[in-house]
Amino acid sequence: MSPVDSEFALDLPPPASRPKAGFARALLDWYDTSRRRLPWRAEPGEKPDPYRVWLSEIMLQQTTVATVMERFTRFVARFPTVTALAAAPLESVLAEWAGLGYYARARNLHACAREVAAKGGRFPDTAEALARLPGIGDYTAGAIAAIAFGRRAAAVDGNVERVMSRLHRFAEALPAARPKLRQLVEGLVPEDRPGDFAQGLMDLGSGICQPKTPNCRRCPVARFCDGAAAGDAALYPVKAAKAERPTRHGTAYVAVRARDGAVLLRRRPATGLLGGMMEVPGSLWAEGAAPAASPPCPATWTALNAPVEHTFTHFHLVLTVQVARVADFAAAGEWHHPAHIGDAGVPTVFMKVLRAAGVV
DNA sequence: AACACGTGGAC
DNA sequence: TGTCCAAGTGT
Repeated sequence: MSPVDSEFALDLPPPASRPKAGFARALLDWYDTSRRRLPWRAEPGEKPDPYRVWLSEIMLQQTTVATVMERFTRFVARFPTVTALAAAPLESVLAEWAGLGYYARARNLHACAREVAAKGGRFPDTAEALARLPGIGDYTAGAIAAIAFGRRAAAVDGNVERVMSRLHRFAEALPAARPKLRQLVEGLVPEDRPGDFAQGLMDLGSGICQPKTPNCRRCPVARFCDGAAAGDAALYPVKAAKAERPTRHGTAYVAVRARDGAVLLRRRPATGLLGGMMEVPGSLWAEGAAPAASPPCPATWTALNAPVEHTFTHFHLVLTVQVARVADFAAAGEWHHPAHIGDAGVPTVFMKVLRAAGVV
């Protein structure tokens, strides 16, 4: 079923699909003049560095180019090679990743580096072998194989799904349509310059074929595009309805050591939400009333007037913040001085708590 | 297949 | 202001 059936209620025949031969050539020609220069990209004629390609692809998963630009260079400076990354403690990698979100990416990144280092420090050069490594799924495997190793592999991300949906006026909703869209891409990947094709498709999706405002007049492949021909490219891709986000409640305890202003933090369990990251101690988070919790030590605890709110992918969180100045005590955790909390690996939700408490 | 898993920016 | 969105993966 087309999402725009109502517009065809006059029994107009569906617009004919436009031939796609020449799509790759046109995209590559456009890429040659319009490619973005990005820190992890090789310049024309340069040999791509598989480590940088891999790292950038992991960092870019569900994350904007603007955000990664700020972080990529710093990360590479701290961990210059896959061997160096493998040799580093997981905690230091998580600390460098703090604020980027989806922390399983950092745990898998580290595990992947250790596998690669254990096998000689070279990445496998096929999509099939890459996809067996932790944190590398179908998209990333294709992207690395094509970009770093020149393999004829499809790299199908959200950009590419959007471009393909519009190119074919593909009516089936995402994510169910994903396998079929991938097949359509695989039919277009050229033998020559598959890596530039992959990056060109992403640049096109990012700069021209944008989610809300496709700019078909400027598009180098508009002549192949069914959506552009019909003038309804913006209606694609069709997406399935999302589940609504529940609200959870909890309490966080900011214990400030009177002697020096240090704050008590502790490390979260290694897996699950914010796995392995540092946290402000507190209750569990649940829907309805905040679960009962006991403060990390007896003290005069004062609740902040306003709760801290934070929205995760699948729930909204309302956190009551309790603050107290406390004497030194033996606690299950670590004292961190405010000046160094930025290096400790504290995710954003807890940075918000510390800011609200006036600690940082 | 459906859900868990972060964050910041755009509109 | 709330919603959507960004180079997805793992279970």
